[in-house]
Parts: sequence; C-alpha cells; structure tokens
Amino acid sequence: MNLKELSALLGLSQTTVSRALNGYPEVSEATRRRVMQVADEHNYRPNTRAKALATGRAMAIGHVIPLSTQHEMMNPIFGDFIAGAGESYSQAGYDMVLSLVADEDQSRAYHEMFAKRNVDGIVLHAPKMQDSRITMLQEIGLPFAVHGRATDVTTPYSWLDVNNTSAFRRATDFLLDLGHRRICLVNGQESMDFAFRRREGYAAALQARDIALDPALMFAGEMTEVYGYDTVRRTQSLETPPTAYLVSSIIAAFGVRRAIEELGLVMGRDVSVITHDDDLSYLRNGAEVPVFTATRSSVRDAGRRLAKLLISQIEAPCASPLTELLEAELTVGRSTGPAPHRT
Amino acid sequence: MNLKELSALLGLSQTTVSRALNGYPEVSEATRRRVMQVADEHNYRPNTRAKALATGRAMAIGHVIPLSTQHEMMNPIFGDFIAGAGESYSQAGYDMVLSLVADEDQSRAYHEMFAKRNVDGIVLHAPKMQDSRITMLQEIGLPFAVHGRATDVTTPYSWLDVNNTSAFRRATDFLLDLGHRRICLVNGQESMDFAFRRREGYAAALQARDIALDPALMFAGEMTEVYGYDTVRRTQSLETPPTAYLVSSIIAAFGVRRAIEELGLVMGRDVSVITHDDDLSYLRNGAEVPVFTATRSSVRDAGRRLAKLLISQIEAPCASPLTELLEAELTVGRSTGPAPHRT
DNA sequence: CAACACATTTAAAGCGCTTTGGAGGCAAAA
DNA sequence: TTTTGCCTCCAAAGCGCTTTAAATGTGTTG
Repeated sequence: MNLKELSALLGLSQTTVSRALNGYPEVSEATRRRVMQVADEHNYRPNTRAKALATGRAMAIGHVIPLSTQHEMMNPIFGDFIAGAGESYSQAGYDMVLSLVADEDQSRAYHEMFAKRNVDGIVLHAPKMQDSRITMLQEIGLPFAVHGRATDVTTPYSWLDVNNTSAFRRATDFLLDLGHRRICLVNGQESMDFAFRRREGYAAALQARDIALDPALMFAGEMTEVYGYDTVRRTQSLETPPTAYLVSSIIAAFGVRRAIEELGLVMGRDVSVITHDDDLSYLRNGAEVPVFTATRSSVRDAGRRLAKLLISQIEAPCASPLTELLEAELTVGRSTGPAPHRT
Repeated sequence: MNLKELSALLGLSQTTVSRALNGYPEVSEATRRRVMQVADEHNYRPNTRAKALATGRAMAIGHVIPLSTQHEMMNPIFGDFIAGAGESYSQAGYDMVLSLVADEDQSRAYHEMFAKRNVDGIVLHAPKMQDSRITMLQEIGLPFAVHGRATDVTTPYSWLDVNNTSAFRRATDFLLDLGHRRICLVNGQESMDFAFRRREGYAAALQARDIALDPALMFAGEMTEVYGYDTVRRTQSLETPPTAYLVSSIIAAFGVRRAIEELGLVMGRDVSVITHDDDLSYLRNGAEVPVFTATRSSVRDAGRRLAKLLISQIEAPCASPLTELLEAELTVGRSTGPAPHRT
C-alpha cells in the first residue's frame, strides 16, 4: 500500500492525504479523520526511503563503533547504552544505524555516513583526551553528540558525561574519612578521557590531605575480571599493601573481590572496595544492600539522555551545543569499612 | 556532490556516470576510468536514500531487540553477536539498523519495518520453543534468519544455531566419565529454545547411563552471577550435594566459582565445573590454560555467519531456506577433575 | 449581483538515483 | 554505396513521498 493507492482509494489527491497524515492545518478535520482511519485500516506506513528523499531528513542516527580490541563492542557498557538510546530514538521516531568499522577506517566511515546521507546525526563513543574525530565531524558538518568529553578539544560541541572527577574524588574522600591511607586505583586505560578524569579526582582528594601519590598503587588497563584479580594479588604482596581499592568497573571489581577472598581476607573488614557501577542490567550490584559501595550512574539512562540531546540539536540546528553533566551517586554497600588498625 | 553535478563536471549524462560507477558493461573502459577518478577526487558517494528508492533495495538489515527484562539487550551476548554481524554487513555494503522495542510492540515493529521498507531483511534473536514471530515474518514476506531455532515451528526457515544438545551431552558425558554421578544443571530460562535443547542433551547423557534425573539438581533462571552463586550455596547444603556443575553461561559460572571458593572447596578437585562459553571478548575464560572447562562457541563468529547467510538469502531470494549448525568445542580447563571419593 | 476573503483541495515539480528504450557513430559486411 | 551490427552514450520515465503554486468551492460583504 503506497500513497498513490491510498489516495485513489479515498478519492483524494496525494497532496491532501499526505497533509492529513502529517498534521498540516490546510485540511478539514472531517477528511483528516477519514484519511487517518482508512490509512489505519490498511496499515499504511509511508516508505521511509521516499520520505527521506523528499524531506531531506533520514530520521536515523548513526553510531560508529570501532572494532578494535580495546573498544566499545568489547565493552559491556555498550549494550546498555545502546538500549537506552534506542528507547529515546523509537519514541522520537528515529531509527538507529550501527556501523562497525575497523579502527583505521573510522575517518572514512564518518565521511561516508555524511556523503551517503543515511543518518541525520552521529553519536561519538569513547572519546580520548585529544580526539581527532570531534574536529573531523565539525569540519564535515554532520551533527553529533559525544558520550563523554575530550579534555584537549577546546572548540564547543555537544556532549553528555558523568562527572567522573567529582565521583572519584568523593569516593576517595569517603575512603580517607574511614581512615584509609593507602588506596589503590584500579583504573581504565588512561588514554580514555573518563579514566584520566577519574585519576584527577583520585589525585585531588589525596593531595588535599597531603598524601603523596604512590605510582605503585596506580594502575590503568583494560577492565576485565582478571585485571582486577591480578592487581590485587600483586599489590597485596607489597611491603605495605593498600587497605582499599578504587575500581573503575564492576567487572574488574568482581576480580578484585575474588582475589581478596582467595587471600582469606574479608571485603569491608580487611580491605575496602569502591567501584564505579554503570548499573548494567545484567551485572547487578547485589540486591537490597549492594555488595559493593559504588559511585553509580546508569549508563542506560545516559544513553536515553544523550539520544534526546542529539535529537533536539538536530531539530533545532541553529542552537549552540548542548551539554549535560550527570553526577554519580555514592551508594554505600558492604564492601567498605574503617581502615584496619596497624599493629 | 550529487550525480547531476558530477556528470555535468564530466560532460557526460547521468546515465553513463551511473553505469560507469556501478560496473555496467555498456561504457568504455576509458570513460569508466575517467569517471571513477573524478568521482574519487570529489569524494562522491551516491545518496543512499535515492539509491534505495530507485533500486528497491535498502541495503540494510534490521535487528529488533525486545527491551524486556530477560532479553537480549540485557544479555551480554548480544554485543558480541552484533559485532560479528556488523563485520559481515560492512563487508557486503549493508547497514545495520537496530530497533529496540517493548515486548508488546514487537509484532508491530516487524510489520512496520516491512511497511516502511527501510530494511531488506531481519535477524530474529532469542527464539523461544514456539515462537510466533517466525510465522509472523513468513506471512509478512520479509526475509529473515534466526539466531537459534524454534523447536516447535515446523515450517522451514533460515537459521544458524550451535548444537546445544550435543554440546551439553558431551559435557555431561565428560563429567560422567570422570566418575561424577550427581551433576547439577545450571541452565538458562527454559522457555528459551537453547536452554531446552541443553537440558535435552544433559538428560540424554544421564539416561544413557541409567541415572535418574533429579529435579533437585536442575535449575533454570536468568543467567547472572548471583544466580550461579545462589545455586551452588543451595545445592551444597543438600544431603548429597552434587560433585559437578554444568553451567549455561560464563557469567553464572563466575558466581559458581565464587560460591565454591567461599565454601572452602577447590574447583577441579572437590567440585567440577563445566560452563558454556560464548567466547565473549570482554569476559575471557582465563589465559593459556582456560580457567573453566567449557563447551565453547564464539557468538561473534555466529554473528558473522548468520549475517552472511541472511545476505545471501536476500540476494538469491528464490533459494530455499539456509541453515547452519555449529558444533561447540569442548575445551578442557582447570575446573574439572575426577569425582572425589565418597568416604 | 459582483467582488472578495477564506477554507479546501489539487496538479505538478522536485528529491537523487536507476533503468528502459533509443539515438548516434563507426567499422565490417553486403 | 548502403546495410547491418556493435559500441557508446543519452533523454526521459519512474521509485514514493513532500511541497509549492494554483484552482476550486463557499460564504460574506458592499
């Protein structure tokens, strides 16, 4: 069923039918109702491709996902983010098109998305501190919004980010208040902007209390279970092992917990752990009382919001870039407690 | 830059330029080269929407993901599957469009995808034993391929599946050969087809050795870490606790391991564990020697293959449905050993 | 009754591409 | 020379929709 057939059926012109369906005022309420009803009965849906061609709007948002070893797709976070974004998209009538490309093809992928005109905008994932993709997209002139920020990029752009610095600063302060002095940072890869900011927060809290940073307690790596496990094993064999761990991902925190328990220690008594918890739907942080004390911020919610932000930017292109900074909540679980006494 | 401009630039008709670019024979090699070069210089890409409208092919594949609590998006498997499929799509020049919909809107989503004609085919995720979506898609007449199978659907359709039955039968046999007699099945939700088949394999192996099924050792649930943990805690307090666990997901297996270690038992000595391992990129099963003995089958590879299968079906629509059954490999890790002697 | 404003409706021109049905040119065959 | 056939190329129609500009009908006013 297409417009032509539908309007023939109704005995109206395509113009009128189109207008009736799209809510234009130049059509009487009576005909609009009639059109609506018949369209509904025959399950008419305008052909996206034709509509897109005629309007110049694709009604689709692109996500370019690099296929490298340390990136998004690997990243369990990604699924939840996409789920959130998808909710907003379908509400607003947008489709989501995913493009998975090898790292080295990324630039080409953006240019192609623009030239092929099958998306109206793009979401940029996993920004690094200086991320060339941002200026590239600005030059291309394709609307975009970043999940996260790029510290070294100075030109304004739209983004949504968790306040990583303040989250990790508060978490560190929390541990310091409990008497911990040797706090181990189990961070993500620090070329990633979020990891850099988290370290800043951690460092700021320590420095505010005149505690020197100890490089032996600061780790950065891909956030796997094994990484968390190894880091604890390694640091617990130091002369003065840390009494607390600040972990960047709940997956790594699982490994941290395993190592702690394997060493015969009790989490929350002998060793405290705070993790950042992205509130992933399939990796819940315990039930009523959370297992881990955590800086929590739903990545799914971030997806929802960023999608909305991008859409509103696309639909009002004149406006200046939109930004949104989310604060993580610090929720107390059973993994933290006062620092054990040195005897 | 569009076709019109490009051909004006070249002093040729749109027809000729279009043909040159699309490899039609009615154009001399000389002009083809010239066209190609100029197109390249100006970074010309045909407008997808126009092309799609003209050819009737959208060059895109849809994935409809239900947003319910127990489904795909939640499912860590999904990311890897999509990554694999995405690889195949970009190789073949297809886009991937994701549509996330509430459970109850699923039927509408499929109809809409068809009516709007913005995809050439659909991948069906997480089939249940009797899955109405399959017949629905057949009625609609939209090409599709299923990741998995639906036992109760008898009409032929295209699918790709892991041989879940044989994988779990072999795993169970492996444990039986080691002397285990009380083997606990920690399965996924058995409305899911894959879980049903796994139970079949498990049951067949036991029955072949005249071992009665013990309902107290057969669990089905959402495959979380906590689910694995709880199941071990519960079963280890039975009068005669199981000496082995057969687990449907590596995430649950992590919980299984945690409970075992917490009970002061040693995995591989006191209790054996085999897990199904989807070979997720961010949840590796150990390093050189795998932590878990596992039935392994890369879900990413499955994505790659299923995408190719669907594409070839779309491009040769006359052909009968294509199917592919992958065998999981049984890789031996450190989580299995001979059943401990009863004393 | 003519003249006008207003509310509805329509014909037709695009959007950027593919593709059908020829047209023109040139070499080989008649 | 004319004819035939092949190789290149082109004009124009069409994909299904939106949108501009214009037409039609209806009621109001002078």
